[in-house]
Amino acid sequence: MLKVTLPNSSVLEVEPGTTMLEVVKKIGPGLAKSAIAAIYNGKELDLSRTLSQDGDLRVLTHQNPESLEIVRHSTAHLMAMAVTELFPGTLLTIGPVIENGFYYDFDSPHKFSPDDFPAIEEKMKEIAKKDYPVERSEMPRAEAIAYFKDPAHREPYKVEMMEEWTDDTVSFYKQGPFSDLCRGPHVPGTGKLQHFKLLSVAGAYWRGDEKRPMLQRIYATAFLTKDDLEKHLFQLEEAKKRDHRKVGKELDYFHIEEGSPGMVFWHPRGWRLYSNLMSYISAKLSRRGYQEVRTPEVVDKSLYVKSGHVANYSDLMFFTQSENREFVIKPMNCPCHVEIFKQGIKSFRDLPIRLAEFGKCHRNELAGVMHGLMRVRGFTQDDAHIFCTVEQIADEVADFCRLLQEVYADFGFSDIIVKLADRPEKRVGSDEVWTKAEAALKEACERARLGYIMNPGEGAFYGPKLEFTLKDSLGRHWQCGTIQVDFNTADRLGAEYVASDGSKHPPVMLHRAVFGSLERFIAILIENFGGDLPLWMNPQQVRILPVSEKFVDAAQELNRKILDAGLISEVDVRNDKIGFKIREGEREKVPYLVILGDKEIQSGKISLRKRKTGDLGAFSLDEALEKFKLEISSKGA
RNA sequence: GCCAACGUAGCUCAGCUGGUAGAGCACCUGAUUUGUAAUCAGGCGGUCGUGGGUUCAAAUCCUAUCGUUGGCUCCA
Repeated sequence: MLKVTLPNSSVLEVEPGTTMLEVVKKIGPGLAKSAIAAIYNGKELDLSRTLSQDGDLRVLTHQNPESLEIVRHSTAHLMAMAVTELFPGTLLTIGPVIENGFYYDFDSPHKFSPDDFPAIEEKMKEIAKKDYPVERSEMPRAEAIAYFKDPAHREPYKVEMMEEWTDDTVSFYKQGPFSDLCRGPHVPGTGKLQHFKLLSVAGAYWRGDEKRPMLQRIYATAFLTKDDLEKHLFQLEEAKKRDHRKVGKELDYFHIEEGSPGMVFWHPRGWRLYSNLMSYISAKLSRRGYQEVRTPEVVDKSLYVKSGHVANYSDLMFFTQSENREFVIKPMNCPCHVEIFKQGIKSFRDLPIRLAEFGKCHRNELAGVMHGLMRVRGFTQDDAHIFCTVEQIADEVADFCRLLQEVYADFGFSDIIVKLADRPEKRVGSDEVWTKAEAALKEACERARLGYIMNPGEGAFYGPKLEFTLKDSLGRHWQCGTIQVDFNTADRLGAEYVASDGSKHPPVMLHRAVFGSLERFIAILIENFGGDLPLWMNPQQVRILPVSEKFVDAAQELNRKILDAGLISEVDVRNDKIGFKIREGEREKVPYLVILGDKEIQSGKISLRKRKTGDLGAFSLDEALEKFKLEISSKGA
């Protein structure tokens, strides 16, 4: 007899060969009914699996978070079954669980579109209703390969995967007439799959390789309860309302026009936000020993030939020519900063030299990658290059990490993903120096108490890097801050410093940016705040609403006083009712509205209204200004 | 660049299977002089992304192209 220990420490004795489900039935028929899978000795297993040794058993129901992944994976199979029934000739590939849902990649003669979703969902419900048992079976790998090579059940993608595996046997999951190669585990029957929704179709290369066939991917999601599903769908809708492209248009921040894709036209308000961010960073940098510079945007091509960028990136660069000379539109600032470094002779005593620039760069990005302000062709980096010695790397990186944390905290970002990308296969520089640089990055993260994950082999060819990723409203990841160690560029462009023994060496360069690009960072800001930017960075701060035309003059006078105090203020002079002006002010997300009418003129006070909060009551002008200044200096929202 | 969908007034969108373009908001004019999320009335406004084709007739069908969206690949 086998001993099965339950979470409450009670022990059940069962015959070897008993299935999980039978054990669960012994615990209770209700539990057996709601069971989705089991965890036996720490391993997630199907309820149909048999027991062969003693162990700890935990039953998963729709109340356990671990069940979600199983249900999603089973729903992926359900979707694949529905799709193959509705669209014969569709070949199966893979259908993994991802954050918030799952997808399945198909190779099908049918072109899927969202119009197909209702039919597929209907079919899925139909199959679920039949409550097919989901049965696991094993087969020798060679036999499975032969089976799927047979024209009668041809699945070339499955064959390809199996041919690369080394296991002797492979497992299958069968539900009704449908079976798929899979490791499992799965729900015991399709009846458990009820709360799902197909979301979108997209092309995706087989194995993520652009040289392989383009498959059709259907994204979908599934939840354990109807409530959870509805909540998620509602959140998706809400997130779309925060989209920076939508909010940016509504708030009149910027536009991008068809004629120059990926190039931003900043409107007065958007540009004010942009300048606010630059001033903010400038102040931080000057306190940390950076020196701001400015370099050309049109540069002789030879500089970028020497740096190696033309050889590697000419497809993605803009070129121009004039008077028989070829120029590049600057795609990155580093070579220009090296040119500044090279002026005069630099001693080791001068290092580190930190050159910063709000450098406008242009890259001719592939048409399909543009995305609002997140990915553009013309952008400005809050760039800086630190020229230093190998020994100085760790200190400089640690200082940068502190700066970045300070800045991200000011903007209220706590959900930051830090990745350390280490040596790629193709690289320059000795392994010894790489090891030093990677260790310096790790040390800096530890000193700054930054938890990081490894991104193996993803460093630049010239050195390892840290990447700081933020999320947009839909949870998509965007790299913002970065610091990259570079052993190559200075040497390549002939930059040197004189060491203490009189010998000359190329300095190490650290490429670093806190925002990444102003454009992307603004997009993230807009989405994270849903357009309700904190007062300190908001391009609109105060709007005065005269109750009627009679009070416009008084409003103008008040406006001048508020402007004199250094705030951004304006008057809504339109001949409309106060309710309408308030509505407009709220809609345009103005942080503070000032209502000015007879009552205020009489009392000598002003009425304040805070966005999304409502009427705050009467304040003297001085009190109001004090309140604004306090909110600005505390960087409150 | 690749796959799919989409592109109608300044904005948001309607326009079924081809019959010659419509609403709300915005804007302009007039009336109203307004008290914490929409005052009323009138008016202006579009060669339906662009080029080509089919047809007696195209916003609608076909085709090419540009752009956008969702992904994939890429991101010095």
